[in-house]
Amino acid sequence: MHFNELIKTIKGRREALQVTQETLAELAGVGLRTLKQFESGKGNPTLLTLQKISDVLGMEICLKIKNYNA
Amino acid sequence: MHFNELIKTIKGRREALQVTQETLAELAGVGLRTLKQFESGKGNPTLLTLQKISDVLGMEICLKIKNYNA
DNA sequence: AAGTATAGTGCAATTTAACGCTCTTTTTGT
DNA sequence: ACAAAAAGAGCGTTAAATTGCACTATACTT
Repeated sequence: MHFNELIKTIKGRREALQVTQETLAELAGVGLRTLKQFESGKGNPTLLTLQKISDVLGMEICLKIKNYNA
Repeated sequence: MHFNELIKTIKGRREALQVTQETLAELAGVGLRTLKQFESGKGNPTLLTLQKISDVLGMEICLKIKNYNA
């Protein structure tokens, strides 16, 4: 997944769960500013930050071999 | 994947490809120090850094729903 | 249309990742 | 066992992420 896809995935998932940025930031323990920047494509979060956010959304970061279906 | 799993995945993949940290760092365009710190569990890389490393190893970062098999 | 909730931005301070250099430790090959 | 290669760690500098606060813009509701 490219950067934009990761963003869209997080944002989409948050919206699907009907959680506001504010709530998600609080639950994840990251600054609201940080989340806003990430979702608006202006950020380059640390792995830890992304992990905390993903976790609250019931998601996890994984690494997979590319082109497994090509 | 937890932090340690991500590290193990990267490191394991690099070793499977028989690439040294030095070569990987160069190919990925990240500092050798940065890669060393990450692989030794002392780092918290940015998403971009992890992405560059993964990319060279033929891997990609993805987000998936947790507990899909529980 | 007005009002409220939610999202995005500018600014500035603090923390920390990224990085190179040097050195030590560990692993690998002969 | 020795030598060479690779990995890990200390130290200091630079660049960037994190964060809060205040403000603006957009979306949503009545």
